[in-house]
Amino acid sequence: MIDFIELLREYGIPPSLQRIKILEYLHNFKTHPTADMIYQALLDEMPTLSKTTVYNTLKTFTEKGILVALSLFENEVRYEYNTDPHIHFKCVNCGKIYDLDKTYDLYKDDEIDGHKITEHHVNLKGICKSCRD
Amino acid sequence: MIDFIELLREYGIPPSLQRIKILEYLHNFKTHPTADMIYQALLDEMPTLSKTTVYNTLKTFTEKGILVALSLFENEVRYEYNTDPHIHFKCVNCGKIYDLDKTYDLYKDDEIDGHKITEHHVNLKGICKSCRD
DNA sequence: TTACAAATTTGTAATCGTTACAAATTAGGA
DNA sequence: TCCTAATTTGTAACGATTACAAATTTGTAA
Repeated sequence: MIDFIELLREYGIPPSLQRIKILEYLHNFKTHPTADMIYQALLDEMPTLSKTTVYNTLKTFTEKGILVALSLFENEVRYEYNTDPHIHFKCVNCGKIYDLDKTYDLYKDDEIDGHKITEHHVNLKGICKSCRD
Repeated sequence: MIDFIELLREYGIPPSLQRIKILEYLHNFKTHPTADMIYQALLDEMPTLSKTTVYNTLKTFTEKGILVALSLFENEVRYEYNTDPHIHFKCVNCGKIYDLDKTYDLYKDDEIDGHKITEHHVNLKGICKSCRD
């Protein structure tokens, strides 16, 4: 059982109920949700939750490095718990996003052609195993 | 001098003045523009151009494979002429997008963990050479 | 060339994700 | 407890994109 309050403090974020619940959701459901998905999921439990709070919180979390924001092919941002390097695969048929734990040479470099690299994203697209069968 | 009319026909797209001009722009200025940038750039020459036409045309081009749509970190789609595999680097300081002609092992696979890959995007982010100097 | 149907373009309104902002609420320290 | 700062909330605004129907243009057949 993770102590989310302590985790928030480690990242320099004063804990609040909203922040704890949002972090908990991201941690328990690793589904790369959008801000709206998180909002909808928490609404039952927190009927007065504001969508602005979700956006503010996700922004704070991303700035502090507790989350990573993803641009996976569509024009909506998705979020995931910041974890070991991995790449993403999105199925064009069912829409599901898979985490693949492949690492490439890419991750070994922190500089290419004189450019200093601070972030790298590898996004694949195609038909997933389930949809092919 | 490229025959854009012929190029459109090769991709099964009936040519029109708007389509020719948009394709010409994408081909001549490899700046990964947004739909709006293309619209603004062509407005002088084509004062009655509609933004809807730009969007429709970009959608057609992307579907037919003459262009590639990119999601480069922000929530706006950028377009580029479909060309040899390459990766993208965006400078967080000046905002410029660089094409890097690095190819990784990634490009050799067309299947990972049973998933069939049809598209792959490698997006890097950091401080570019000019901004570091 | 003319006529006409089909394709394309246009302009407006609507939609969706996100952000700005100010008021209301809550939390933490003197 | 009181007071200030931080957080949350709700509403309105914004920017990118899409829906849609009317207007225009095109290609083709008579």
